[in-house]
Amino acid sequence: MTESDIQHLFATRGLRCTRQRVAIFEALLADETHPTADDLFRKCASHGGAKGDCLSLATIYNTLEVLCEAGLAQKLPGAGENGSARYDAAHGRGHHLHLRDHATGRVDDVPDDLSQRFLDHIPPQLLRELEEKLGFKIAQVQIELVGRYEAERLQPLCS
Amino acid sequence: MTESDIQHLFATRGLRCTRQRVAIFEALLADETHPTADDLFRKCASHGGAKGDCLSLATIYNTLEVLCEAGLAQKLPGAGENGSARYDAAHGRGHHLHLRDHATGRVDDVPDDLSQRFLDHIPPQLLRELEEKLGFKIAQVQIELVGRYEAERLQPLCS
DNA sequence: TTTGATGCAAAGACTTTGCATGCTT
DNA sequence: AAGCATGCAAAGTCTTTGCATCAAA
Repeated sequence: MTESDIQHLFATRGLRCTRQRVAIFEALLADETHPTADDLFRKCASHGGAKGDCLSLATIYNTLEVLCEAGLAQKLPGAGENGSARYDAAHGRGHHLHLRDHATGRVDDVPDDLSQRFLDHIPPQLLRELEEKLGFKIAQVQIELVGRYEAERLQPLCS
Repeated sequence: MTESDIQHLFATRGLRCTRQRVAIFEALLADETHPTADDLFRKCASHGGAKGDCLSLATIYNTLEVLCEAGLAQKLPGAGENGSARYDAAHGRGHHLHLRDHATGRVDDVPDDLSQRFLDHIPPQLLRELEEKLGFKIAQVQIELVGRYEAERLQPLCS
């Protein structure tokens, strides 16, 4: 996604396009590991003076909230489990499962194909029945596989 | 579950049986709404001087950690989403789904029968395949239905 | 130019920790 | 009697907020 794509995307949602917001959003898009606010802070800040990057942690939090409201990012349920909240760029991808490493709190995506096969097993009518019986409007089904990586392989697929 | 059951249960796990721990565990068992540490604090403290209840919030946290380690309770993934962490007595019940109200952060259980029907649709072999492909040992599948209660009905089933 | 975003620092919410005291075993 | 749990308060994290300044539209 180019910078002008982002610019346009922000415009669409009525968001001002600042250097900081672009940097944060790019970092979020690029990071497969569902960064915490602090991860993003270090990443954005470390770009050096090149792009004149200079931002505060407060701005990270503010921006993330704005992005979430605009539907461009999402705060993962399960955040704060092991410390800080984790965020995910809503790549427009379909729903996918998450892998949560019990030890580190790190969250990775389950690859789309596997996620899809998993989700395909959920009958929509069961969800509808559930909504009706419980008087609850389901906006999102979040599935998390909690466990831990086997010794040698600490990266998921993107090794 | 009687108090002596609890006493025995604690003994089994090598936990000291103090008035505070019993009170906290009872409160956790009785509460269907996945209380926060603070919820439990108020509940236990409010029993008045009757049982000589007198405990501190720190004790709640310490005890919850002990109970979780002993497998008698669990910290819900998704805790901290809307403020404080939420806890669940592991009633020995099977896995069940959770309903998370987006507005309040409140978490309820999906009734066992519906949870079971949901979980029945997940082929174990798919989980095994996932473990193999990703090099990840799955300890727990957490499923959360995020959304909100319809206007009138603010309690789930246990109305 | 107007409006809203940023940075900084301070406040706030939730949780953990250290140490003396008390209770369970 | 011995050892662990408790209470209290203080410290620690993570996150949010207020206000002056600065940049985007």
